[in-house]
Amino acid sequence: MAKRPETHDLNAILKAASDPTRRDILTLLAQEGPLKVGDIHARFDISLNAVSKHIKVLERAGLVRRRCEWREHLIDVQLVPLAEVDRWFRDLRSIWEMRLDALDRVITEGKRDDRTDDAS
Amino acid sequence: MAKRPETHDLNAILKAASDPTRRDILTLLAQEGPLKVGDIHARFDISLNAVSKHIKVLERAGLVRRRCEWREHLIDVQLVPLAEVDRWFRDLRSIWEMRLDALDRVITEGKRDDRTDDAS
DNA sequence: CTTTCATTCATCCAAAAGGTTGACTGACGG
DNA sequence: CCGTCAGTCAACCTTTTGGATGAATGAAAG
Repeated sequence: MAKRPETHDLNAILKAASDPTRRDILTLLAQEGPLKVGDIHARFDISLNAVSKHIKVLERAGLVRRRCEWREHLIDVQLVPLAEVDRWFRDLRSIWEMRLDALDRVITEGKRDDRTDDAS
Repeated sequence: MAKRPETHDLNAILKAASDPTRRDILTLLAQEGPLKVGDIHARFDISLNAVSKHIKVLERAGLVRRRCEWREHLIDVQLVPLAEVDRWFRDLRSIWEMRLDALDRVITEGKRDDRTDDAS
């Protein structure tokens, strides 16, 4: 009954995006295209294993895709799931606006009531 | 030399937003308007202190604002900093598109070079 | 066969994060 | 004067997280 099976978990996405190193990895991939794990490692001051783990986190969040050609793993950025974040933002704002609208309506009706009261 | 002094740290914003309880607090505030810390606490199954800490995190990220009227602290959601997240997303996508454009240009020039070579 | 290579797996460690409980603050109503 | 009340501060505990390091994998090259 899930809306879209491929929809990635907002929580995983935000958690993945909340680490600066991982954001840097995404940026690197965006500007250089698919890279091997080792190539990514070459750009950072952390161990290869740390990079590997970050990539796994990004992968679980759907922000990155892996194409294995035996021992070479090509990692590619995948921006689609970030739309989920955008959606959350939009939903929040819409909830906020709905409240303001309701408030506005109450005020307006209040004024009409006042007028009605005056007329009666 | 910061671009905008009021610009909140993207890292703080994403870290704050990456916790589900905090997102719930933001949603609650969006739909109910400014609330006291205790009122927020009443809606969750965690201690008042835990709520207090979450609010502090949100506050540091600029996602919430506090108006103290002596011992009653009114907490209000502040959506503006979320635009920073949006901006990050947009920047990332633009970097990605720039790479594709460059790639496209290379291919086109490659074809022109081929033709030139054939002509010479 | 043995070495090489790119990567993951398995541990381990320190620091951060989320939570709890208890003490503190300080105007206000008795 | 004294307790109440909303909220923070301080200490502590446990789980998660980011990182390091070393072993394992297993085709391919020699």
